[in-house]
Amino acid sequence: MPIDIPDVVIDRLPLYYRLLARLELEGRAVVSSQELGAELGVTPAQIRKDLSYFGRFGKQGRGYSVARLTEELRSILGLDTRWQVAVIGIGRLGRAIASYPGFEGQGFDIVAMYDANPKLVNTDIDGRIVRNVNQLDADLRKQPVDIGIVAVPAEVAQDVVDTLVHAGVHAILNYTPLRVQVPDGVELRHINPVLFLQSMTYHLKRVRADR
Amino acid sequence: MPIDIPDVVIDRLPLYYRLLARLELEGRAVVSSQELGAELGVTPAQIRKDLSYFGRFGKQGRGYSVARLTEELRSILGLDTRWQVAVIGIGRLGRAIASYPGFEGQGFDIVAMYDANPKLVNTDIDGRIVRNVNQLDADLRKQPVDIGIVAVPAEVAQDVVDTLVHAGVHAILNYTPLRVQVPDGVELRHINPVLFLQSMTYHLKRVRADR
DNA sequence: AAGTGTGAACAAGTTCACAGCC
DNA sequence: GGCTGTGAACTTGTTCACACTT
Repeated sequence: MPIDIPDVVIDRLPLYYRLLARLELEGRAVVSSQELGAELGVTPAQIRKDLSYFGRFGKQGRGYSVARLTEELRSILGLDTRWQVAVIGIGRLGRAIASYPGFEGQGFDIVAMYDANPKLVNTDIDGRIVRNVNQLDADLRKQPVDIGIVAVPAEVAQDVVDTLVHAGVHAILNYTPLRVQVPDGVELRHINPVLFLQSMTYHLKRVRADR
Repeated sequence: MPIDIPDVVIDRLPLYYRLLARLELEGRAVVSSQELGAELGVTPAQIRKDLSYFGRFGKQGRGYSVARLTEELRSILGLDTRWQVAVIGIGRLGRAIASYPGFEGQGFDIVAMYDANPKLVNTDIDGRIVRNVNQLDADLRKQPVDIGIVAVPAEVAQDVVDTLVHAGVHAILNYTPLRVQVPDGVELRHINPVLFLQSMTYHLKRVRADR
């Protein structure tokens, strides 16, 4: 079934899923692509086409069963199982990440935390003990994780990523401003607020000029 | 000059800028699109075409002057001035954002911080006093900011965004998991790690299936 | 010889529009 | 009558390839 689906499509599915999960909670039984699109700022055709890559989930003249479609997306995205996450780098940012309630609620379990600072190692953060990052490789081989979240200083980011990849981690969320490299087959996402700010200032400059 | 440049192009410029700034620090005089592309994982043609929207900055047979191109990009992106930023919501995440050193270093000054929690209001965080969010509108009219960073609970995110927009803020960086709405002419970026995780699990599921 | 700048060719992604079904 | 699913038309974005400059 997963033949050749564009990445842009995959990236939109979590958006659809989140809205549907909300509608399900609100008790909605049926929803049209029209309505989903209006809520998300996407065209109805786009939603129908995206979903059609995975099957025929709708009923003509009616729309989509909210319960059914939510369930399908959960399964497609793999959100019907829990995923093990390690956070590496427990500075201010890493701590904010580690205690962000949105992860556990969505099936992502932070099962391990690592730092290089001896003052932090073995301390307790939200009920978990911080491990020494030099144990990372050995730990992962005993107790693998699915996803690594990297929030270390930029200088060591590539090293940490290499260790993760080498130990078999296939998905990395990088909060570092460094553009790290991973081999094919490893999923990588960058979160860098500065890049967002810098593209917004481009537009701000023109807004200003208009006055 | 700013006629009709695709947004994807604008979004890549900060990436180019960051690499060039680094090369400049390292003392490099000249660089080719070839080399930039290799470093960034982008085709050389892409880089040349992107830059060509803004002018002819290179020299045939030589490449680009690092100093010149850095300077041009700084000017195009508006990074030759400082930008005033307000952070709204000083929970764990907001605090991590407010004290993230990467902002000030890139010309973004966090000039104001807001929260609704009376226990936090008037306390000092990194040398700045947290203001009551109910003062936000009045404050902005006296002392405008260019960019608002929103890290409040999802329930009040749209309200805060509306206040910002209403008070003339044209760029908003939203850390909230809610997809807020803004009128045309306001730049909006979302940072939502959960959406990234959820698209990565799609791929992880197939990796697993391969074994 | 090396490398830019760019129209033209190509690829990817989006929207249209309508047949088909509920 | 209303709404899905989907080829076809279109739009947007990327890469090619080469004339031109240093």
